[in-house]
Amino acid sequence: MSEQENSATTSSTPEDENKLIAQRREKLTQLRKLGPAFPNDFTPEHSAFELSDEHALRDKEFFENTAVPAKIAGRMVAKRIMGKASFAQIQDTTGALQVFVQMATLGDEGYASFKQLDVGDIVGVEGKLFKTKVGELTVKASSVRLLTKSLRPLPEKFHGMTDTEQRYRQRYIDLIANAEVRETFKLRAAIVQYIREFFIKKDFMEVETPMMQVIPGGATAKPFVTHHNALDMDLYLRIAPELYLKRLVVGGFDRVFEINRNFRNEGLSTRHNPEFTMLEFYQAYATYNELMDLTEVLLREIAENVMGSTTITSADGETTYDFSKPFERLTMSESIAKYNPDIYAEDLAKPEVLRSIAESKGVKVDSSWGPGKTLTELFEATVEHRLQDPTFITAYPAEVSPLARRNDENPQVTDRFEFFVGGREIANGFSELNDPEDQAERFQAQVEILAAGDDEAMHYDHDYVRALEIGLPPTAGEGIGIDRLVMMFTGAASIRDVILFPHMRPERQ
RNA sequence: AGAAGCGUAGCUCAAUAGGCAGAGCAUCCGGCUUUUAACCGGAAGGUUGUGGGAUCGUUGCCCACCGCUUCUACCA
Repeated sequence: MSEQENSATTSSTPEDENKLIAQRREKLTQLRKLGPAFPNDFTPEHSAFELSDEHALRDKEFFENTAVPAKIAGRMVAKRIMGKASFAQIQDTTGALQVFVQMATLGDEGYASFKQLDVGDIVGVEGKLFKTKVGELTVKASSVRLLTKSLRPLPEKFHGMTDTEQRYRQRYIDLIANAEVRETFKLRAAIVQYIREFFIKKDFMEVETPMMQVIPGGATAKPFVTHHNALDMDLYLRIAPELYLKRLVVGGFDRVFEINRNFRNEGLSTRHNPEFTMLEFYQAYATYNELMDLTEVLLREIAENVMGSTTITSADGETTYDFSKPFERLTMSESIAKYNPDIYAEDLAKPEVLRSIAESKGVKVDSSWGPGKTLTELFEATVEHRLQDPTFITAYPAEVSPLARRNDENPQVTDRFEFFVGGREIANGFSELNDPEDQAERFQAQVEILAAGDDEAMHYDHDYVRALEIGLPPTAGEGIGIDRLVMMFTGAASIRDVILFPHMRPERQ
């Protein structure tokens, strides 16, 4: 990185300064006079977790008889001075470890410079392990070195940082101060890693497809628009990778997956961020039934192996979801009848009756809707939020599934499912429509909706139809929203709690 | 985009039907060699989000703006 020394004293605006920062800045000024103020020659040899884990069961006497060296580095998050001896807490990626510092060991000068350190400083500590009289594993320091001076005070030690705006804007402080936040993001990383390994083990190939697309396809959503200067053309940030992944199956890669960002130019909420992470995978010669089986195994394994339990607790702590028993599978019509005892499944097949049922349930039926759309709206209004335990809903109407294969027995519905837990959609999968002529007709239908004013309708993708004309083998594909999956597993109430840097309006300067 | 709520010391929070803005932690000074939200004594710390207005007088009331939170709409 470039040399920042010259700008060091001007990096903060005057009104941003206060006495606490000025005091620390003065300490840094003194440090600069003594040599390199930001040394880079300390290499830790142990982590906090490693040491606690390895020595957890050893008693006080063991350390009195055996010299166990420790060399750790991290942020000093607590400092307790008691005259000629002190305790400090050093936090690294893996956890925290207590350090004991004595004037008798460090000498007058060494102890005085330790006392100059502030909570928040990055330090390197060398010493030997011992156990305190209450049995806490502690490093008795033979040296404490300041590695990075922290100029800004950390939040209060007990309450941490609770102001949501600051937590999201300054996530680095949130991560330092709030252990449960660190834990959530470690779990997110572990879940993603598990998913990646799960698919690689099943001979799926991880690929990357365009983020910037000429035709935003694969979903119905408003895209972000950007501009390519050299080509002087608008491009769309992708709303889904689907059509590119299926082109790869046409190309002969029978099993592909991608874990990457999608962008949708829509509202923000506790369940929506403009950019969000999606897993999509495609498997040739498989059907949507096999993908339901696969989804069930994947989620159960994540629960067992990453979360350590097949019982997952909801964000409000009041509901638990059981991943151990087989997931329920219902068709959309069956689910409507099940959750609305006054509705008979056979009536849903009669368009006129369906319409009046939907209206009786408060659905404002639009004149442009066909029975499929009406059924889906009825489902979303009366069933979706009530699907608590893991549930697959199948037989989505073809009308609302422009990329899914029609069912052989009933061409009005598709071989498609969505997966719900805690009343929220987590996944969407189907046997892929690989009939190029049917696909061309469905694109045409979308174009007509688009022309009629629906700015979320799909564009006609001629190259995609051309690819289908080359031949897409029978294939099933699925998308799983990673953010919502992590929310569900970690009991997060807001999507912002599982995205490291959620979208915020810019701070005023 | 619409509605409701919130914004006070570095952090977590008080306060006044409009009348000198407080506490804990953190900081600074002093004491303390096994503490762990360490403890004890003292000190310092504020343009009450920003800008207008009403008032003898505002953190408080009115208006506008900025930001955040939740809900609704669009959606995953």
